[in-house]
Amino acid sequence: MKKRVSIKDVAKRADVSYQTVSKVLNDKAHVLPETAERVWQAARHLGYRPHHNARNLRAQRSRMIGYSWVPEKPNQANHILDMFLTSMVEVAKAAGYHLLPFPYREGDDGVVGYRELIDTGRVDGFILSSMNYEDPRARFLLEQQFPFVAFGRSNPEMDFPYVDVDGASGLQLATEHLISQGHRRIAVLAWPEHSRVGDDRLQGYQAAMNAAGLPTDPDLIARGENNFERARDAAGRWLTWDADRRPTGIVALTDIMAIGAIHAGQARSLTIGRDLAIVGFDDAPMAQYLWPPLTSVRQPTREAGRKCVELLVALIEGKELAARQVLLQPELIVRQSSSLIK
Amino acid sequence: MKKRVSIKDVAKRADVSYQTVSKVLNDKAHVLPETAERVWQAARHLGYRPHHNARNLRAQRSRMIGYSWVPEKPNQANHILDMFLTSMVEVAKAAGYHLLPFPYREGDDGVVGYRELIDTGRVDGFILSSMNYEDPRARFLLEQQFPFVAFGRSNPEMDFPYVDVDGASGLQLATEHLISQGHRRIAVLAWPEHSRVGDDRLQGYQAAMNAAGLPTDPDLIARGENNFERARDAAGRWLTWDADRRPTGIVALTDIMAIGAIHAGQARSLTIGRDLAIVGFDDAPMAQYLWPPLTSVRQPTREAGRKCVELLVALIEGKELAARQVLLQPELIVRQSSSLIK
DNA sequence: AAACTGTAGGCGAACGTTCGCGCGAACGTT
DNA sequence: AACGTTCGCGCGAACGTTCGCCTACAGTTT
Repeated sequence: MKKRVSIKDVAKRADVSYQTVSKVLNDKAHVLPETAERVWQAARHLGYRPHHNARNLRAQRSRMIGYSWVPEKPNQANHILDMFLTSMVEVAKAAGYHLLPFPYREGDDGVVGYRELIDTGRVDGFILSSMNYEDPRARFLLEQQFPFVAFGRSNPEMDFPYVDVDGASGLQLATEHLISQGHRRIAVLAWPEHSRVGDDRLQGYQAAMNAAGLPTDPDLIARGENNFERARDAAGRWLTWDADRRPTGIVALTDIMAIGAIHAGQARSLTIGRDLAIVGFDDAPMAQYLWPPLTSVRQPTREAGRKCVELLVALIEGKELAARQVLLQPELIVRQSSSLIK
Repeated sequence: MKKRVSIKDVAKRADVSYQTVSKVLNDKAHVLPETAERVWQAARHLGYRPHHNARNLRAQRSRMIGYSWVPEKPNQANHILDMFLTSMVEVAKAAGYHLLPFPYREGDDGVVGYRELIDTGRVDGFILSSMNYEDPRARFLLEQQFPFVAFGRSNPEMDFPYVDVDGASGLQLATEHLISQGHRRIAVLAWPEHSRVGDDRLQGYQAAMNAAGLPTDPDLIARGENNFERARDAAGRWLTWDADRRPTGIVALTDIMAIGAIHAGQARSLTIGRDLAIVGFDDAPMAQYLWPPLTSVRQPTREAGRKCVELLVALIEGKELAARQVLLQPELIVRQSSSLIK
């Protein structure tokens, strides 16, 4: 392992003081072009790279962004993480920052991990994902006045910069799509109450129904855990109804639940897409290989990652933000589970 | 934002020199128990945390581990990343390290990203994943004699510490499972040549066939790209064969390809699991919700992450390694795509 | 009483930077 | 010729640590 080359080595070679090297390399201060060139050549020749720890110690910053997310349970994929992380790292790198990922297990150590990272000077700011109402991390960081950006929203009265995908709009697209296919009785597989994301998405369903002048029958809204079995059973119950009451379309708040509904329909020998139209949310990569391929709402993941980092960097560096809060529009990917046209 | 509390603040409060505080807190050097207690109390009272940048600058290390992986294409999920990352971060944290993730796009900047991280003192070691033959990253790091651990293997003659999942063993399990279900003509959906992982897995298929005294017909080995369409078409071709030649079981090197095979079978109205048995590899979370649920080989992801970090930390700190190379055994998850018993 | 031993804790230096002050030289102005 | 300005660059200090050496004092031995 070779020895690092420091600013002093460059100085020796260029025959100037090491402080002058610093100035030249950061092009501060007036220096003769000829001296500057000598320094640059020496630096290039020795392959000099500034030592980040030293630079950051001096500058009292870390150029690190803490990224906190809640890991999924083992049998549920987080298919977003790869792309989200990649996108954040790339944008951060371009701005001279690196990412420090740390998983956040609920009830774990609460907020002490954050305090630790702040107090030890590890990070200059945070990006939080997996947000919900009353998020303790957001509360803590607001109180500490420490820079952060959330991917997702929390209580309306908590005012902080965020990036979010408009889930209401996503479910509205999904519902409108079914309506445009001629469906009138549309059910929704929703989440339990007290979920920020769940409420948001559900609201989009209701907006679309209202806009089309369709009644929103409370019996057509099934709230419950976000898993396959629960959704399958709830959908199965709807399908036992008489033909004149039974929903012909189902929108689900997630793909997993949509798949539950597909199974319920197939168990009753319905042809999905014709007898029963189903739309999911998330556009999991495997959704396209299901039978039938699943219509789903896709989030602009790369864009979200980019925006989070851009906002945070601006915040850290005290620049003006064009917008403190960004709402991105999702996209509906139509496949055969909701339409036979294809 | 409150001001950081440094060792000097503690010193002032405990009425000793700041160097003594350092000694007490790292408990080396003889100090009166009474003085030590005074220092500890002051530190606790002020909420002192050592500043990592300063500490690391002094110690000439970063306590950071670079983690490099190749991001998946947009429509292919990396369902492993979440768990793998979480597991690494947690183990690293326990050992006093943090993770620095950086995606590696092939042909991108080649190896300069690594040089950069080394030269700027950002990391003490690397964990590489997405390995293949002739891996340029491994070559470079070996040449630099910089500590690293690979998740996956490369050429046999390149000697470096690695953790890998025994893919051969995985495919052997899969193949043996089909044999035990009474299948005799078993086909395999493999990858193109020159893939370390692909060769490894394929070898397991052959080993199982040989061990059972079954012939390995070259026509039953379809090499090609790892995607749905290619696998579906290849499987479709087998299914046009006469009943006495046609394979009754198919093992695939990945779940995506297994799904392709399922579609091919269903397109010919075969009942998967009875008329045609199919086994995948990876155990993607959605695989269980396919119809029929997919039998697949599951990798011990958490364990792999743990081992990688343990090895690397030992390497960095110059400790003795129990084993420089670790091969973990995968597990076969039997579902209905390969067996009607369930 | 001088010399030795041991202990508590202070002090200076160093890790690799950046930053602002200030000095000397060259040049221009009165 | 004396003075002011500008320019180029060196110098000291600081960021928060750790480390090894040094000192002062007390107790013990000769």
